[in-house]
Amino acid sequence: MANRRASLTDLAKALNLSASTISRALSDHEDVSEATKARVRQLADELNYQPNQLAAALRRGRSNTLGVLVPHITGHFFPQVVHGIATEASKAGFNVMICQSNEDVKQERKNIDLLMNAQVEGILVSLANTTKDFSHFEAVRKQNLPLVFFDRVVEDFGGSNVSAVVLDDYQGAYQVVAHLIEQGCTRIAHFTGPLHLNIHKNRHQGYLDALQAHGIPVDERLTALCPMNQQGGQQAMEKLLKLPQPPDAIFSSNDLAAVGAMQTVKAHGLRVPHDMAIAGFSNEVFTTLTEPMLTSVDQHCEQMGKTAVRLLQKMLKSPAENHETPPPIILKPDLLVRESSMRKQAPVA
Amino acid sequence: MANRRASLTDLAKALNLSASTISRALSDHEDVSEATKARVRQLADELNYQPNQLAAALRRGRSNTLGVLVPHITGHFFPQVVHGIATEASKAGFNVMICQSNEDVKQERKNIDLLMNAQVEGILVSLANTTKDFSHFEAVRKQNLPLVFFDRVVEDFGGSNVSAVVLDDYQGAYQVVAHLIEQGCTRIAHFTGPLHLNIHKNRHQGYLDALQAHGIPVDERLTALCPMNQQGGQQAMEKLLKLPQPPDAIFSSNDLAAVGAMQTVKAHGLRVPHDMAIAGFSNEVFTTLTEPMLTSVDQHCEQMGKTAVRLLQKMLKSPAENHETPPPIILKPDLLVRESSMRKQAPVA
DNA sequence: TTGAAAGCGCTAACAG
DNA sequence: CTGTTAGCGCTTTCAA
Repeated sequence: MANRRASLTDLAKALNLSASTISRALSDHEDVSEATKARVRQLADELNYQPNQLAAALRRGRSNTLGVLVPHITGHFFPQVVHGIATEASKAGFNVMICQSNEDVKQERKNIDLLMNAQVEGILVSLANTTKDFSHFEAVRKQNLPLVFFDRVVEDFGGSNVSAVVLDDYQGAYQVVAHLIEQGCTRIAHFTGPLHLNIHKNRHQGYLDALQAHGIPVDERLTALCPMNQQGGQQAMEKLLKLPQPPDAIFSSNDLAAVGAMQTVKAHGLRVPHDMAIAGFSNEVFTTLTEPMLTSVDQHCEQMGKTAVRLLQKMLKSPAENHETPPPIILKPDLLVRESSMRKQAPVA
Repeated sequence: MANRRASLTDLAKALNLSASTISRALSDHEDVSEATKARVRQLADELNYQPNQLAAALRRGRSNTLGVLVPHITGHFFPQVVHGIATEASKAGFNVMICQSNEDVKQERKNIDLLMNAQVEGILVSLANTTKDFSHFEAVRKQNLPLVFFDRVVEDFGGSNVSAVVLDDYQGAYQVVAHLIEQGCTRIAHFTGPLHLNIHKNRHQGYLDALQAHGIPVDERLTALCPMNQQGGQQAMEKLLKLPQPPDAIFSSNDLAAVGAMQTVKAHGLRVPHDMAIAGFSNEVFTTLTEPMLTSVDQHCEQMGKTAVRLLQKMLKSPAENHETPPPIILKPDLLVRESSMRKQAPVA
């Protein structure tokens, strides 16, 4: 049971060579004779030699690891983004260390520390939805450690090695609402999450602006701040249906709440999209499984992850110190019109 | 722009102390005076000192990191399990390094190497569905590195520091089929993925045994090996409907294919569950969003992740060397009966 | 083409 | 209570 791992020095002794030569041979350094390389490689194979990255990283001052901090790895969006990140990082030869804040600032703080201690070469973060104070990112900035926010970002967080990748939430929301208006809807309600988060703020603004641009008055009673899940959608819908003038369309800032609304609407014997057009946001898997299928906005999650990693790498490569902040990258959303909002073309009973 | 990180030695110099004292002070070692601790902590704070885990890990010979290798971080199951793993690992003070095999043995091999090089203290793996040769795990075993397979496991992979966490797929499948039979179904079809994977093999066996136990003859034409997605389910269903004696129930080894089947059935003007009862496997989010809602089997994904980590920790703690292989842990599935299979109680038109 | 020496930043005997 | 010493395993000058 050979428990201890073979080390460079072990190989060196066995072959009567120095550690340096072994090291060079294994990294295929040019000025080591082919003969020696062959011997080294063979023995390394036999002994199942595994280079100790920790030691190499310490020596080189480069860990080859990226840190990722997300609110959680559940649902549709984050796993998808993480998948993109992991894929792109691996392509670039980086390992990925993943932490979850569980939507809790304290854990976010702790994990940022953790990642820095782990000597990651860059950090990718999506904020917890309770984070309103950003001091914990100051340490990252001071270290000049490349930092990329994605999706849930700190706006106006300047600095030489900080940037962001976001979806154009405003644009996405605007498109949805404009589409609903085109379909003849005039009382469009909006389900939204907490407005201090950029994503919700921007989606809400897109909603408001689209209404105004089309000369539709904004009715505050039609904006429902609710938990963005199935139940939240159901309850919000119930309330709206009791209004003297109920809405004729719902734009929900996420799909789950939209489905909740859809269920409630149907339970009341109303038809979607006839009596109530419904649109969500995120293009979750189940949007094509509901009846009618749910109109939504695709966020290109995986793309976002990949883009974030590429942005990070760009910073890593550039002269580092005092260069300009790379401008944030804004991904374009895709409106996917499905049955739940199609009143004109192919209304589904 | 303080770019270089402060090190222990820096603190030591600044305070006229030795590195060891600083180290002890920071780890709250008992025999350092409170006064000194206070001074050290204060300076550490001021300088924003971040202990270098790499160095500590190298010195200690313990990286405090767990390696995770999954086929991919998409869909419902794996993100959920990874979430469980990350949560439990974090609770135990471990970092988590995540890799994806993309269902490709070559990447699986490479990533196992990667994780070993990163000096992880244990590895959690779910196999790529193309993996039929397991030699790459020999290196792990030789190193006596704790290894826990989950969900997609190598059966009969003995060794002192290897174990597994799986769902009782057989049991789950058996329950589903027994339930369908109780509902009066007699020609039950099965959608399955590749049978060399333990999960599919076991689910299929559960299907077969449940039929036999209830005296229902097995008709091979009713077993459909198909891609386990929406389209695969649709196509398989189309074929089955063309049979001289089409089935009156579908048990699909995953939910997506089940939904595909459901759509096809409805498109043919048939009613679920009346004309065709349908049940899936995995209890994905969307099972409560379809109409009718889909009967499925819950796999306790998050629980699986947590259990796997706990099992790993157990190995880590135990005398290590020659102790017995911990027996695999078999999680009990939960059958969740919903409308799509309820013919008797509350048939939904 | 190879080796010797130094050191990355930390911890852990051991010694005072 | 604090310091000295040594070394984890590797890379990288510099010298031969």
